[in-house]
Parts: sequence; C-alpha cells; structure tokens
Amino acid sequence: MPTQFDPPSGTRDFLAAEYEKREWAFGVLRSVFASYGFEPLQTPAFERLDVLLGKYGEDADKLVFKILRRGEHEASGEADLALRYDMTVPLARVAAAYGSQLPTPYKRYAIGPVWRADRPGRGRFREFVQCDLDILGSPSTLADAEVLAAHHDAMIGLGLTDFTILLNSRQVLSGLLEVFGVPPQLGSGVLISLDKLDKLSPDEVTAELAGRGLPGTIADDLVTAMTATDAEDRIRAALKDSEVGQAGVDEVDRLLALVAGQIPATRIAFTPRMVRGLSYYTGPIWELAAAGVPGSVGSGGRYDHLIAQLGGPDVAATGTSIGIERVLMLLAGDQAAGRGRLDVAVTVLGDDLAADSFALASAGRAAGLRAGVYLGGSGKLGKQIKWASDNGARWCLIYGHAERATGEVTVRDLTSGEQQQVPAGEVGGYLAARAGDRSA
RNA sequence: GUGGGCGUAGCUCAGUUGGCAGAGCGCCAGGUUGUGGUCCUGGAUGUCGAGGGUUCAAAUCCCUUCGUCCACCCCA
Repeated sequence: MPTQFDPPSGTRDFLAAEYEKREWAFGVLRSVFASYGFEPLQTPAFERLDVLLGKYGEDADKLVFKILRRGEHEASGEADLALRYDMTVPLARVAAAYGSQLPTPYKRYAIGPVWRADRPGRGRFREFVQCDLDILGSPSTLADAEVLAAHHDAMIGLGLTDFTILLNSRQVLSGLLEVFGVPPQLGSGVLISLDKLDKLSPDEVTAELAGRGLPGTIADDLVTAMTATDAEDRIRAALKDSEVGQAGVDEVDRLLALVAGQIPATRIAFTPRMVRGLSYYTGPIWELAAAGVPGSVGSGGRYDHLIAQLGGPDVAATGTSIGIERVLMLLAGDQAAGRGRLDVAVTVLGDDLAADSFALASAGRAAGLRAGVYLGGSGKLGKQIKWASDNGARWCLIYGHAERATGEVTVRDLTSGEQQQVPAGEVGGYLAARAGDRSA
C-alpha cells in the first residue's frame, strides 16, 4: 500500500481491537482515580498561544504545534493558538480561572491527547494520550503519598506488577551537592550526568563530570558513593552533615512509611541517583521503571511553585503522570484478544424474509445481546453461517422459508454445532436464558 | 538535529553475477444449490515507496526524495 495513506508520522489509527484495549485501560484509570476522590477535568485540545509559550523554556516552545491565524489575518503567517503540549499548563489556567470555585485541595485527573512537534521514535509519538493526576493546594506529604499510591494502584489495575518506583527528593540532591562540595554553578549539570548512571558505566559518568569542570576527586567520590553496593547507607550517612539533605531523607522516609501499607517494599525504593531532568520539582520526585520499555513508564513529584510560574495561583502542588502509551505497549498481547463483533447473527435467506430477520435481530438486542443481520449478497446458507462465525457470533439464527412455514427459527450454536427449533416469538427469551451460561 | 539499517501481494517476508514478479498466511471460487471451522482442488493478488539516471534490459547499480526502524539527544 502506498505510504501516503499511512497516518502522519508519529500518529496512529486505532482500529477496533486496539481502540477497545485503550478504552479499557482508560476506564481502569478513571475508576482507580475516582476511588481516591479525584475528579475529572477536560480542557480544550488547543489553547491561546501565549498561554502555552514560554512556560518550559525555549526548547519546549519549539515542540508546540502552532495554529495559524485564520481569515484575513491568515496571510500574516502568524499563529495565535496552539495544540496543548501537556496537561499541566491547562491545569494552571483552570486554577487561575476558577480558583475559588474549585475544592481545596483540588484533586483532579486528566486523560486526553496532547501534541508535540517532535521527532517520533519507539514509544514516542507526536500525538499521544497523557494521563495526569495532581493535587493542588496541599503542601502535605500525605498528598504526595496519595498521588503515589493511586499511581501504583492504577498500574496494578492495568495488570502490571513488574515495575519499580524509584523515589528520591530534590532536597536530597541539593544536600548531595553540598556535602560533596560541588560548586553551585555546576549543580544542575552534575545532576544531569548523575542521572545517566543507569545507562553509562561509573567510569563514563566520572569522565563526563570531569568534562563539566568538576574536580576529579569530587567526581570520583560522588560516583563511588552512588554506585557502591551499600550506596543508600553511604548517602544517608553523608547527608547527616547537610541540613537540607537530612530534611530530604526525612521526607523520603515519611513518604515510604505512609505508602508502606499499599506499595510492597519490593516495588519502591529510595534511589539517590535518580534525577528528574525537569527543574521545577521542589520536593519528593519519583519515576516508574518497567522492563522492556525505553525510559520511564511514569513519573512525578512535588512542584510547589510551578502553577504560579505557569500563570496560575501560587499553590502547593504534587502530581504524577502515567506513561499510558508505554504501559499499553507492555499490555500488547493480553487485552487485545477481542471478543468478536456480534453475539447473534441472523441470516437473510430471501428478500421476502428480510423484515422477519430484522425483527429477530431486534429480539436479540432486546435480550441484551449484540445482534446483526447478514448484509452480504450471497443467498447461500453456508456463506451466511461463515459470516456469522467470522464475526465471533455465538449463535446463528437460521430463518428460511421452511422456518417461516412452521413459525420457528433454527438456532444454531456455533460453538457446539448443535441446533434447535425455537418458536419465533420465544427466541429472545431462549437466547437470554443461555447468554449467561458462558461469558464472552 | 547526527550516524546506521530497512521499504517487494492485505500480513510476514524470499528474490543469486542486472535477464518473464515469488513463497507462506490471509482472501475469493468450487468440491457441498439449507449448514461455518477440518480437508481437497483451482484463482486473483502488485505503481517492487516516489522521481530521475546508467543499460539492449533495473526490484537489483548510481543520484535525489519520502516513509520507517535502531543508536545518540530529549521526553511520557
């Protein structure tokens, strides 16, 4: 097939099987979030350009899909609107617009497509669904714990158990830089390099740190402490010398204690080396890793002043983002089986019988089943039964002149091949009585 | 944005030194005119991603372009 009929790169068509799998997953998320008392929020697919630009820096601005001005201004080539880039900026706008009308704290979830003018790759799209869970207005660690627990439960609800939550804190990272004597101006660069410890060897990271201008002995000490088998103990001990660092450790421990009843200890761990690249986090940070998926399958943290930076009120905030597209990749085989399109397939064995066939299908629907009549051009019964079978129907209702003469319908069970004559008026009840026997 | 791989039937892919466009699966028809799945027989697949060049001759070699995949970067 010519490639011009593929959807634009980085976008996808979802035919029935995949669509249903996705809808199932979104439904699981909605129900888990609702069970925690989070409420839904839906905002427009596009926002005013000035609402979106300049929020995350120039690099992010380049990834915003802009919408040209229309009408007489179109020739100007300027844009005044843009497709949303994430769910957080719209959240800030909503907080600014409806502030006092929103509950406090405001616990909301948002599931919907976002767009990025990015280069697509594996697990990376230009149009993808983002699923965010946030709490505005609570500075409490309880809020972080609730978000984290809900995220964990959502993953479990989706059938995922083989994942790990890497937990750290901004204060821990600040403390590390302090106790190891990293010059303040090198801080963010050093953290970016340390984040690569899960991909690069300790030596490579040490070299990269030196390349950033960090004195060799400091780089060495830092990498050694982070990668030792007893790294966590070493870091904990070292941070005792830092007020901010110790505060970070205390908060991480508090968070671990709060979620201990819901998240098994094997699935969550204090991970001092984990650094979230984004600079707006102000407290605990976390990332979910799963085997077989590039990057993370979710991440979040506390971001206390971001909402104000994005144009909203200056409220405490914490939240998490479920990497649903990547989670769906892990679910590839499981939920995709599909259960067919019909429960009841009705033959049409002649133009003069079609109206009765329609009525039979209607009776099937009234019995709570999915029912359809044969729309093809073949009058052959064999073709029609094959059609019924191809559509996954459990029953084929055979209704020809012989049946009409006796006022009965031949009900063929396509699983067993057994057939039974049923009075036409009782077909609905007959099917309803047997529909519960075996789940679809 | 940098480097590399790959674009052939609906799908997964073969295709030798340039020499008639192939297989499996799926699809259609028949065997069986009122009985699907299994089986047997037969049939159709097509802009060889697109454009240009070399050649008697190009899926094959060269150039360009588009798409796609992998690594780096960045993210979800």
